[in-house]
Amino acid sequence: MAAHPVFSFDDVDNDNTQMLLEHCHLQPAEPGTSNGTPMSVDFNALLGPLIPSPNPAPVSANMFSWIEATGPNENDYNYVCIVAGCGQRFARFEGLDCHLTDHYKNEYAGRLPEAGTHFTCPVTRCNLPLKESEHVYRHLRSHVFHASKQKTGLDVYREMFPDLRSCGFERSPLLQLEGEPWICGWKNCEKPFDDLTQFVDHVTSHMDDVSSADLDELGTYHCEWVSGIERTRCPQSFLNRRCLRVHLTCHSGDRACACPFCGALFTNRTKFKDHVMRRLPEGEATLSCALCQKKFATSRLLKLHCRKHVKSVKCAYCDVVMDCASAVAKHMKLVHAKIKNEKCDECGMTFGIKADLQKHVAAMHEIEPKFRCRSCPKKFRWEKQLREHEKTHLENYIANRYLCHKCPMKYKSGSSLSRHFTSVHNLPLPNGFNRFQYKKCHDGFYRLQTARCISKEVIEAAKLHV
DNA sequence: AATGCACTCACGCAAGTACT
DNA sequence: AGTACTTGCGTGAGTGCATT
Repeated sequence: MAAHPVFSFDDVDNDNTQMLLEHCHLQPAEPGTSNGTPMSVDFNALLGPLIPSPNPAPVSANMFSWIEATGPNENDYNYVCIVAGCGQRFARFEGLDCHLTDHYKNEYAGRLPEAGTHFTCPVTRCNLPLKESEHVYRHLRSHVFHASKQKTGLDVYREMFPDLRSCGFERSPLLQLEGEPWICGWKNCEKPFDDLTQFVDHVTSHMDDVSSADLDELGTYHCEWVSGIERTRCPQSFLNRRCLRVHLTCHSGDRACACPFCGALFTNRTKFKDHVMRRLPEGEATLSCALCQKKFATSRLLKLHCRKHVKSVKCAYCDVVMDCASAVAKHMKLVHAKIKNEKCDECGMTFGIKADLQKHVAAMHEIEPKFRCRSCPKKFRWEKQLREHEKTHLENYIANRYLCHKCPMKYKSGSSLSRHFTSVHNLPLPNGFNRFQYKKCHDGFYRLQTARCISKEVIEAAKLHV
């Protein structure tokens, strides 16, 4: 039986790390077993054959791809118009390009939205509000740009997994380009564009004017992009032209490719390949994290994951140790400084994070619970509540999954088990933790998590302060 | 092109609280 | 002790930039 390769923390790039398994007075969560047999996956059986499309099928509400594969070969694909109710197919990009222009001419050109309303992007599941017909035009051009990048993404997919039919991610946020003209910010240019593709090409063309004569006394090329009302110049400078060329993409909005399934855009192919490899079917991910047993398809993704386990920055005001300075800065802002700038317009309650405010508004100020159980009439305000409730309809449902390691008690929630630890066993928090944390073990039960990986620098610094 | 690293943002788990 | 509801905040995914 072949075993999964087990990643050791010695493999983490930073040599100054070590794994600490802090038993304290507690037992650690179930030690993970990382051996097993990698499954061989038959993608065809799992995902079904590729669907040929001689007879165009209607565009489904869930579809968000301008491109579809129609066979296994390089040229077996169609562009698909995903404007709601359309679904027309094109063998060439130019066909889709002209077709979307026709949509604009027939439905928006020269018209005004009804008084007090606005236009809405007709693309399925986009629905971005747009003020004027010109905004609709420019916004649709950004969709054309997106379509071309999804074709590049499809090509990358086919090199790696010719039969894969999903990336495993939900649809990504779309291009939120609200239809204002694109203005070139390169020094003394300010040329406006109505088409994103042309704008990107134009910005890139400024690189043709950059030569060694532009090097400063330190031998660097400066980015000449100016922006804002005060027309401030971008502070970035680079040792070679190629780096400046890559940097310009963050001003132009250029992207190397887009996922043909979820639509997410990526700055380069490497980032896109990471995206592809993250959600491969179970069995393809054969590299195991030694600490949490989570499995990954590539050593790069495993290393990215493991770096999160290595806590290397300590909070100056408490024992919390985190993986990077920005995480500690955020912790200090929220926990110690208690800075709360996000205010609810309805009740005045304040939050440290915008997302928390949004959750609060959705939960407290939306009247009707919107999450409905598919098996009974119950409704819930929180998606998590619905998910927990729906589990109770399963045949093998076990209510109490949180296990106490000191006695046979079991609880339905981590909250109840935490209270049990403090009230019955008088347990303090494990060293280095600011709350009890639980880990789901292989048997599906949750046990106390006490393992932590802390950098040598932090450990040495702690010794000096003792 | 690939890799490393620090950063942001959204998501989701656990805590806190109130009630039974 | 069980449960529901709401908040706090740590983590994962993705990004830009620098380096190899």
